[in-house]
Amino acid sequence: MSEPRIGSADGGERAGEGVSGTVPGVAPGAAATRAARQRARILDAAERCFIERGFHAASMAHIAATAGMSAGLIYRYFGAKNEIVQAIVQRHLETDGCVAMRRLNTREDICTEALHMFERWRRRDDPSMNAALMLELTAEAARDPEIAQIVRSKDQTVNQELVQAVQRAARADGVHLTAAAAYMRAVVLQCMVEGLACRVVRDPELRAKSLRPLLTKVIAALMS
Amino acid sequence: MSEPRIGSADGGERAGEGVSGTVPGVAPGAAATRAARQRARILDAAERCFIERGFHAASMAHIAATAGMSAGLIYRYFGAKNEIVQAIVQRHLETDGCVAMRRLNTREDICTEALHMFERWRRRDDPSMNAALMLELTAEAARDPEIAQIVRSKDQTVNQELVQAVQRAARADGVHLTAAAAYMRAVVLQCMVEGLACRVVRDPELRAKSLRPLLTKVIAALMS
DNA sequence: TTTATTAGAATGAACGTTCATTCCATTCGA
DNA sequence: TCGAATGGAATGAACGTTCATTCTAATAAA
Repeated sequence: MSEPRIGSADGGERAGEGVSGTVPGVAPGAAATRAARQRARILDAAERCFIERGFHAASMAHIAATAGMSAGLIYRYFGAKNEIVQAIVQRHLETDGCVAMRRLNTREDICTEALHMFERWRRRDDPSMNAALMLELTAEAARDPEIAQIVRSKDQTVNQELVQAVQRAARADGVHLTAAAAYMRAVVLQCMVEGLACRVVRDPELRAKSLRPLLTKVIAALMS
Repeated sequence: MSEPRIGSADGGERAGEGVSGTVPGVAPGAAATRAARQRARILDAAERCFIERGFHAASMAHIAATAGMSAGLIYRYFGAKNEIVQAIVQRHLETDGCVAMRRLNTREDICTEALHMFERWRRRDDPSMNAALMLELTAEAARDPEIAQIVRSKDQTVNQELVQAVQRAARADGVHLTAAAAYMRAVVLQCMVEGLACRVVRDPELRAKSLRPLLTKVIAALMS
């Protein structure tokens, strides 16, 4: 559709300071910085609304009110609601996924990190780790090809990082894993962590503490 | 605004089935049977629409068109769209959950059944086993208390049946499990199966065949 | 047999509301 | 001053829901 499309999206925020040697009207980067901040403000509001009501039930009016701006203004920074959904999916997978996988070196690390994610989902106080959003985003990927592509691309990245973590953990146990073996183990780990996101919603009483002994055992078996 | 509200709108369906012994016109139960069939027809259509678009994006007009009836007629059988969503959630958990758990007697049974569910989700040809619907229903449970209650109630039933299956499987291995131990193992199994539903969407290339060796090993560890 | 009566099933055109989106007058910073 | 940034009203489409009406088929009356 129509593309007024100001500076945005160029990628670099370029947190500018006003050198502005030869200025054609605007301090270089200043407008882009402002735009980036506005986009972030909109995305923060959208994330809260999507968590509260879901992608389709959350309206632009809700998002605008939450962001403390008018609905019309949002369209200066995003072409359509759809783009906001995609941006949220992208951003959520960014923070939700590869938290600290590079620091996972033993199977205890992996187990602890999984349970840490579980607790963050359970507490419900961190918008970047929200189980409902994660589940709906996945459901949406089954219906919307564009969302599917975003999800699958990120899923592969996560898997690759997890493969390395698995190999490090196996090495720490004195076990050697082929790439293929590490790959399937990473898949099963992804599967279990995603299962935890479901569990957190279906049984909010469940605690990481009760999960830990069995999870430790299962992950140990996975590495052997 | 104004509410003319003349005679009509008698309020009740009062679907046949005479208080009076000699009902004029209708065979006893015939109307009730018809109503039940109509409700089923609507639910089948709604299920397809919800799978295709999600709870909120699917409109009453879509559902009516899919069911081959007018939108108005749906309101003869359901008070509101919300009721249809709840009925679908209920029905889906009914068929999706306790498939054949009473027949699970060994850990191979459990593993095979989990992978069987995975394959049914993956094939996407059975509306009663649809991963997107299962995920969105869970996401919705995090937002809507009525859905949450339906989900949690069913979740406990499933857990109880699974506890017994776990105990049978452990006994087959010559291991005795306390109720508490079996309970946590059932929880972890639920978690893994739910993880498979996510996986099926995020990585449609994945096959049960590749999963089986590791899953077997993990479940064995779980039972020991 | 024919006709009139009846009641539930079903329709489709509205209802008022809310939706995503557009447009424009105004404000603000330079 | 000028152009970008902004709020808010306006738009038409689509939403869930309701309602007067029509259809269908069986009963009751003739």
